[in-house]
Amino acid sequence: MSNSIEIPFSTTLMVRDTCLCLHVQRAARALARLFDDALRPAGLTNGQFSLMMSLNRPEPPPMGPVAALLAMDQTTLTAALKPLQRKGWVKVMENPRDRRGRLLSLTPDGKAVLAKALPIWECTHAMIDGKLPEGGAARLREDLQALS
Amino acid sequence: MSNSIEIPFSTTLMVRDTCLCLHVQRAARALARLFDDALRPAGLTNGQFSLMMSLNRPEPPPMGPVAALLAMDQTTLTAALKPLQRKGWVKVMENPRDRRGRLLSLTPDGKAVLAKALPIWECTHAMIDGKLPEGGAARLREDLQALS
DNA sequence: TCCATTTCTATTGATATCAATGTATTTAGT
DNA sequence: ACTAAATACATTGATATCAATAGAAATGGA
Repeated sequence: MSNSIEIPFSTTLMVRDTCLCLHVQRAARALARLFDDALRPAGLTNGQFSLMMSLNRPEPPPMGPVAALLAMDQTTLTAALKPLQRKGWVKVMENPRDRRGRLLSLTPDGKAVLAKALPIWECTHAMIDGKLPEGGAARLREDLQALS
Repeated sequence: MSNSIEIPFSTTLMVRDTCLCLHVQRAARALARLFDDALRPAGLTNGQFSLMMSLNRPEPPPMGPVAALLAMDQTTLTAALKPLQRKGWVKVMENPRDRRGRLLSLTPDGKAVLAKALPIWECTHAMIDGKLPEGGAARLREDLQALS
């Protein structure tokens, strides 16, 4: 009975070629692998690099805004912090002004790891930047931001 | 001692604002949530939709090319197939021409689920398409493809 | 044919991701 | 001050992701 419901192959090709979600997921996986490989000598993944970089602030931020900045679920952030805490790179402390909340900060070791990773990021980013046409990077960022 | 290695806050802001990897990961998470929410009534996630759509072909493909198409690790594909097999939507069979390989195909139930999900995809995709400027979608796809 | 190499996939272990849910704390309304 | 609602995180369970590794089968060269 289910046999009567068939999507034409041409429709499949159209969806594959046009689906923005698929295109973004694909690029996300490819870029993640690229940066993970490059950052491996520094002991960081691309996500850990982005997270730790976002914690490099004058004042330790609470979790909510950090999760929003990274556009990730709050529970994902909780999980992502675990290995970084174990390695002693990130400190999670209770917020004295609001005991429900936590304040996130880099330890000196964490800052050292981040400093070691920064030139790797610069090099890798310059490389992929070169793969885009003139002004493509800025344009791409705008388009992606419109989808977040 | 590690205290001497400090990345300036201005550098952090620069990395946050320019990092293409971060921008893509962020958009990927946001879009994944959007499509997951929309497709939930059909019982599919965005990744399962893309995977099953890519299996809607005249001839059942082996795993390698499918993983390459989705730009995912082959081990990720093996894992992603498991829940779809359990639900009886995807059939994995040994390739008689090469007994190392597997051939992937949709079951009639799988085709029915995919057919139910298609109009949801169309609607959701039209919505996010509208968030981009004129011709932005095609441009964005090109830029993303350059990074894969 | 035989063997080394290559190819195709599975397994394991670690992290990433989110929905659903629960807990503690703060805030607001009375 | 008291209580209801809202807020900020944590936990659990399921899937997603990849590196490292291993197994089985095909391929190519001698």
